[in-house]
Amino acid sequence: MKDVIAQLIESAIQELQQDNTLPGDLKFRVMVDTTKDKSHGDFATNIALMLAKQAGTAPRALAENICAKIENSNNAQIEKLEIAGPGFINFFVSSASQFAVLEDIFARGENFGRADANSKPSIQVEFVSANPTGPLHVGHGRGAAYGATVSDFLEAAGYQVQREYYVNDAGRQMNILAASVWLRYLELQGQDIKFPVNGYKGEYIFDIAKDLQSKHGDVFSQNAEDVYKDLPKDEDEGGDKELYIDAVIVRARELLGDGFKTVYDLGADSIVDEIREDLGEFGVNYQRWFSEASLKDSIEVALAKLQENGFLYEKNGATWFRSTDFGDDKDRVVKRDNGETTYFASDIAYHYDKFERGFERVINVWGADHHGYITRVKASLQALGIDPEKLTVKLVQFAILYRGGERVQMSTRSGSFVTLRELREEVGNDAARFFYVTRKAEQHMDFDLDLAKSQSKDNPVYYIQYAHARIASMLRKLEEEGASVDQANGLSQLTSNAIEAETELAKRLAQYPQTLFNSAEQFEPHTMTHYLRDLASEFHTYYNANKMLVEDHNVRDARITLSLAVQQVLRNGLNLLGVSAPDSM
RNA sequence: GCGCCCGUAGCUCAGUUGGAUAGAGCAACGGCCUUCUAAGCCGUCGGUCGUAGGUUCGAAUCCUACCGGGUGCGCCA
Repeated sequence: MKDVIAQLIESAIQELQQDNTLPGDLKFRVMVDTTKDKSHGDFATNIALMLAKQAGTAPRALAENICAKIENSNNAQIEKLEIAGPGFINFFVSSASQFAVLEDIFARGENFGRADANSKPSIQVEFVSANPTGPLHVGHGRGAAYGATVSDFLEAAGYQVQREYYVNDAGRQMNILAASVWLRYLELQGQDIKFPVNGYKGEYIFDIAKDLQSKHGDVFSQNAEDVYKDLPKDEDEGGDKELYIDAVIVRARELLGDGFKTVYDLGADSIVDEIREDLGEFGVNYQRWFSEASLKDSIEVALAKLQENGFLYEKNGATWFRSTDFGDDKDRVVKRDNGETTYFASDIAYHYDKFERGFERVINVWGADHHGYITRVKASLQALGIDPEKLTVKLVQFAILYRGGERVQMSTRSGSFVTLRELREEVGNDAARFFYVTRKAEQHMDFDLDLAKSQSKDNPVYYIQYAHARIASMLRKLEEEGASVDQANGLSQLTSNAIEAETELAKRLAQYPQTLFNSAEQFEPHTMTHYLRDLASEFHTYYNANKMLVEDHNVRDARITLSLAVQQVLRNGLNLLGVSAPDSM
C-alpha cells in the first residue's frame, strides 16, 4: 500500500512538471509514513514540505496541487485525502484495501513478509568467533543470538547468506591451553603438579585430560621433576606469570616432541566440538568454520600484496603496515623481529580471503571491546584495493545479568562466569534468544533472569507466545464444537463491518513485511521484537473485549479469520527470531 | 591524554534515518473482574530528550563545545 501511494505521488508530481506548474529538474525522494495519530489518516507524506523550497511555492499550495492530481486519478484504494499542518498530505485508505493484506498472508503463509530467496547479493556474516580455550559464556551468547538472527533476517530479505565462525586455533593462547591440559593429565597420572597462575583452570580442562588419558594411556607421562627443572618463578612465587607459562610451553614441547601437537589438537578439537554443539542446541548454525591455522600461506600472499602496494616497511627488525595512511593512530606490526607474524597479520589475510571468495558485503559481529581494531582492518582492506565500505562491523555491547534484583558477578579470570549452556538451562532457549536481541546491539543490556523465566505478561516472550497459543486453543475449541471457518466470508465481513480494533490489527499486520525488511537492512532485529510485542498486545486486547466463538456466523467468521492472520504473522516473526511458536502452553 | 559507544518518564527501553501533541512495558495511584483457559482487564499520573550554543519552515534525531557513564589504546591473542 505504501508503494501504491508513493507511486501516486510520483506520477502526480510528473504531471505537474508536464503542466509546467513545477520545474522539471526537481530532486526528491518520496517518503510515505504510517501515521502515529489516527486523525491523520492511515498514511502521510511530507513531500510538499520537502519540495516547497526547490519549487518556490508555499508548501500548502503545492500540497493542494498534488492532491488535485491524485484525486483525478480516481484510485479506488484511496478513500480520502487531507492537507494538514504545515503541508502534510494525509491518506485515508478504503476498508477493502485495509484488509487485502489478509489474503496475502493466507496465500503466502510461512513466506509472508519474505523476499524471494537469493534475489539479493551474497553476504557473509561472521560472528561469535570466540577463542576455543573454554566454553562459551553469556557474553558470547549475545553475539551468537544477534549474529544468527541478523543472518536469518538477511536471508528472509533475499540475501544469499553465509554464516561463518573464525576459529582462533593458532597462537599463544592455544599453546597455553595445550600446556594446561597436559599438566592436568600429569596430575591424573599421580604426578605432583603446581598449576601455573596463567593456566586455564576450568573444570573442563580435567575432562579433556581424562579424554587424553583414555585415548593415549600414559604415553605423554613425565616426571614432575623433569617438567619443573630450571623453570623461572611463577607469579605466586614472586616471578612473572607470562614468562613462566611460556617456559612451561617450551618445556612441554621439548619433552613431548611431536606429542605436543597431539595434545594441542585434542584440546582444540574437543573445545571446538563443544562450542559447535552448544551453539547448535541454541539454534545457531554455520555454513563454515574457518581455521586460523589454515591461513599460513594466505598470510604471506596478503603481506606480499601489501608490500607490492608499498604499505610495508621495516623498523627495529620488525615489519610494519603503514595504517596511518588510512587514519589509524599508529602503524601496526605484522611480522615480529623473531619472524613470527602477528594476530593482525592473520586478520588481514582472513579479511582479504573473504573478499577473494566473492562476497559483496561482509558483516563482522564483534564484542564491543574490539572496536579498536576496526580502523586498522579497514585500513588493510583499502591498502589491498578493496572498498572498506563493503565491510560492516557491528559491535555488540556486554550484557549484565540480574537475578533477584542483584547483579550477577562474573569474572573470567577466576573462572566464575556463567556459561551460555547454564543460561539456556536456566531460562530456556526461547527466552534467551529473544532477550538477547530485544535491545539494539550497541546498547548496554540488562538481562533480567527472573523476568526471562516468569510466566506472566511482563515477560514479552511468554506474552507473544501466549497470543499464538491462545489462537490455537480457540481453533481447537471451534473444532470440538464441530464448527469451521469460512475465510472468504470472514474477509468480506471484515471489509464491510469491521470495528476499529479490527482495522487497527489489519494495519499492524500490513506493517510486518516492512518491519522485517528494515530489521534486516539495518541489522536491527530488535525492531521485530517490539513489533511482535505490539501485535500480541493488540490482539490480546481485541480478544479480551470481543467474544470469538459467537453464534452469529458472520461475526464469528470475521473474528476467526482475522485471528488466523494474526497467528500466522506471530509464528513467522517468532520463527525468524529463533523462538518457538507453541500451540499450547 | 586520544578514539569509539551510550545518555529519553522513578526503572528497563522504543522512537519508521529531519516531521505533526516524544511513545511502550514495569512501578505508583484509581476502578472493574472470576472469563472462548490463564492475577486478568480498563483508566490516571509521570518528560528541561545530559547541558549550552548552532544549522532551518521544523531537531530527541544533523554540527560544535562541555558534563557524566562504559570501553579500547602491545613486536598479546
